[in-house]
Amino acid sequence: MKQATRVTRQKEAIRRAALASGDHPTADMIYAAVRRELPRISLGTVYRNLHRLVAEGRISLAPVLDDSGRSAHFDPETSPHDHFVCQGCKRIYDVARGRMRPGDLGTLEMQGFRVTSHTLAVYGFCPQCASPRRGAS
Amino acid sequence: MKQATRVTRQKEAIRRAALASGDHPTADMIYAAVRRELPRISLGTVYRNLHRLVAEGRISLAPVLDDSGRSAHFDPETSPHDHFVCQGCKRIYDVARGRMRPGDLGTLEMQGFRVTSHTLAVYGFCPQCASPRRGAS
DNA sequence: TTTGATGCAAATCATTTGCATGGGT
DNA sequence: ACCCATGCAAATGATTTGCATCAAA
Repeated sequence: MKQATRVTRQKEAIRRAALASGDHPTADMIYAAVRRELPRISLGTVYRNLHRLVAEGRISLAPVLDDSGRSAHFDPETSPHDHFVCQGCKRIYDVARGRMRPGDLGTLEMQGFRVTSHTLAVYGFCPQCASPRRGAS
Repeated sequence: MKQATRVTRQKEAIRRAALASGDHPTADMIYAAVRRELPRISLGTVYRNLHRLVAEGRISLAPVLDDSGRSAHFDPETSPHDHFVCQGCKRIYDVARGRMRPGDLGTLEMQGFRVTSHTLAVYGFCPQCASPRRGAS
């Protein structure tokens, strides 16, 4: 986690747009939003800054697959939490960690959410990769 | 869930390749494998059949993001289960449902897996989309 | 015979990158 | 001033699609 990354007008506008979206915007949603403030900004700059912001831990990448799985969704919330993906409106909801867990999704259903499936993805190092050398990360 | 989809040499070969991989192959891993049996098969045919097989419930799409999140991973296992993604070798392990759950990933760690993070994604319909009309699909 | 499936190539879409110039520090 | 960041456009990579032909049913 190094720094040396500069504070530019466009990076801050991108961060602000992600925050303001109150949602889980894709790169071109951010592009469209920031464009209203900085009409000359390029998509490349949006992508580059989105990656820098993630690297700096100022935003995160939502670990969810949208309907097509084609575009990445960014998430202004950086603390650990889970997600509910609506198959109707495609909206992605943040769900406080612990508010639900596999095998006990009742809390959500009690709130009017209809759950059709869920999946847990765990990240880390498998036995073979964990022992020889601690992953650099 | 309609049918009317034909049984072709290439679709069956693709299904067999997904099964034989014993892993979570991407479209072009399947393409490479099937090519040994059907040298003239095209990538387009591989993609079309992979989608048909998923629609028919004969294989599934692994709901995990690989390192780059660029390509889709298919999974020959169609029953509900979770995943462990190794950040070292990038391998994706199937994990029996219930074998682990958020907040209690001890079972995996006891087996030598080192867990760095996890995420739960729940799919369904949000209150607004659930009430007006029961989602079609 | 009928009509969905195939091979091929061109088309899309999302994302990345090379390069000359601009702007933080 | 130094050098990273930007805008622009071309390049990639994955996946999709139009179309004439082929092969299941």
